[in-house]
Parts: sequence; structure tokens; C-alpha cells
Amino acid sequence: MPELAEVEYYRKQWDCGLQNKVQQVHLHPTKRIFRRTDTSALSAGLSGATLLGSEAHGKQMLFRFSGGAWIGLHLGMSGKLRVESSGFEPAKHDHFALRQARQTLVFSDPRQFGRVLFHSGKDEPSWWRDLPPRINSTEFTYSLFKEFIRRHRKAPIKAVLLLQERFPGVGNWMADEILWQSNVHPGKPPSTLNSAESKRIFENTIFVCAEALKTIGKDFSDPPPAWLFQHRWRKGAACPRCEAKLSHTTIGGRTSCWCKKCQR
DNA sequence: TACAATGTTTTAAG
DNA sequence: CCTTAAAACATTGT
Repeated sequence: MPELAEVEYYRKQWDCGLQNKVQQVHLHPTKRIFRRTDTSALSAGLSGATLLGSEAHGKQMLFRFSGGAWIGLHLGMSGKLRVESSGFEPAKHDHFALRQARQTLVFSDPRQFGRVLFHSGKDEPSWWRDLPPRINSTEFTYSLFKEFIRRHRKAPIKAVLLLQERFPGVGNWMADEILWQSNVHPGKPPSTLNSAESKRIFENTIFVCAEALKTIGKDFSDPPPAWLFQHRWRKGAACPRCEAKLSHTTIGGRTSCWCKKCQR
């Protein structure tokens, strides 16, 4: 479920716990979200520590605690962050919870494709330092974009936009939105794109990310009604631009939504 | 029942 | 070594 803007929204849900001490750590060590994570070190490192800050980068989140403790969170397909009362008892899918004096910070993830990482040390973990440039940063340049789609010139452009090593935060609905706004068919390989199409995709990638952060990322409000986003999951969905019936097919291994009249 | 779900990793093949 | 495609992961809802 969560892409760039949804992740940013969920990250902020834990802001009310900033400057608060963790009294107790609740976790189920055998759950898949803790795969290859030392849960004993995690519990020990967070118990009694104060939450000092957090940051999102694409679909990843980093939370910083006093005493040089850090956790990385990924929400996978069904993960969510929320806040409950301090006396809250974790329910079935609440695999990770931090109890504080005034509230409990909860990570739930029914499908467990999400992830919890732990790092102990004075500096940021290496898995945070090595991330690619954010899409809404000056380092995300057209030449970087062009070089990347050239490398992946034979795969469907939809599949290329889903690669986190260049488009951190872009997920299934955002990739469809970018291509719909660019009037480009999701199945087209980059080798068949002309320079105008390529430029439109680059610019709309930045635009869709920025707008999503201003709406969904801010308070989970809807992006503009003229976007594909509002229409794609409706029964008998129609293109908000030309009113033609929208197509749904598997492209790049994911269900894709596109307008066969607008996108070629 | 069977399949799909806003994601990533592993495996295999070219 | 690189790119691409498909299966696997765990659970719920239609």
C-alpha cells in the first residue's frame, strides 16, 4: 500500500512520541518483519531510550534514539504506523510497539513484507547513507534519468519506474500516474521513446512526487480529482481526460491501469 | 475457490 | 558481470 507520500504520512504519525522515553518494547521475534535483525539487541537498545528524530527516504524510514540507537522501518505492502494509548495491548498484526508514558507507537503489518532494522552506533547506519538521490532534490537530474532508462531500455518503462535504486518511493499507483500524465503507454520500452516523451516522463515523475507529498503526505488528503489516482480502482473506471474506459493489464509483473486512447 | 493486493528479494535465463 | 522475468514471501478480502 504505502508509496512515497503514504510513507511520509505514516512517519509523522509517531511525531507525538518525540522527546519521550521508551518504557517498554513489544515485539514478536519470529515474525518475518524481523528477518535477519537481532531482536535482543533491538529491545535492549531501545528500552529507556528517547525518540529524538525521524526521516523518510523513498519508502524507507529512519528513527533516531538517544544512546546511539537507530531503527529502520519499511512498510512493505500492508504496513502502517499509528499511535494508541499507553496501556494499549498489541493485537494480532501489531508486531512491534514502543510503549511510552503518554502513548504507544505501533507498527502493524498483516502481510509482513515490511521490515524492521536495528543499528547501534554514533553515526547513521550504512544502509541509510548509501541511498540514491531523492526525486525531489537537485541531484535528481535529467542526465541521471536518461542514463538509467538507457541501461534498462528493453524493459517496460512501467517496470523501470518501479526500480527503487533510481526512483525511490515510486510504487505501482505512482508509476501509472506518471505515465498517464505523460501520455505514454506503460508497456513501452525506453528504446522506443522519443526525446519529448522521455522529457515528459522525467518532469512528471518530479511533479507527481511533489504533489503527492503536498496532499497525501501532509494529511492523507486526495491528490487532484483530475488525476488517474481517483479513478483507477473504480468499477467501470473511465479516463478523467477523454472518458474512454480504462484498461487494466499486467505489465512489469504488476497490475497496471492506463488509457489506450491517451497513452501510446 | 481461486485470485489479486499501492513491495522486495531470490532465482533463473538470456 | 548485466538485464529481464517470474516465483516466492504471509495474510486478507472479493
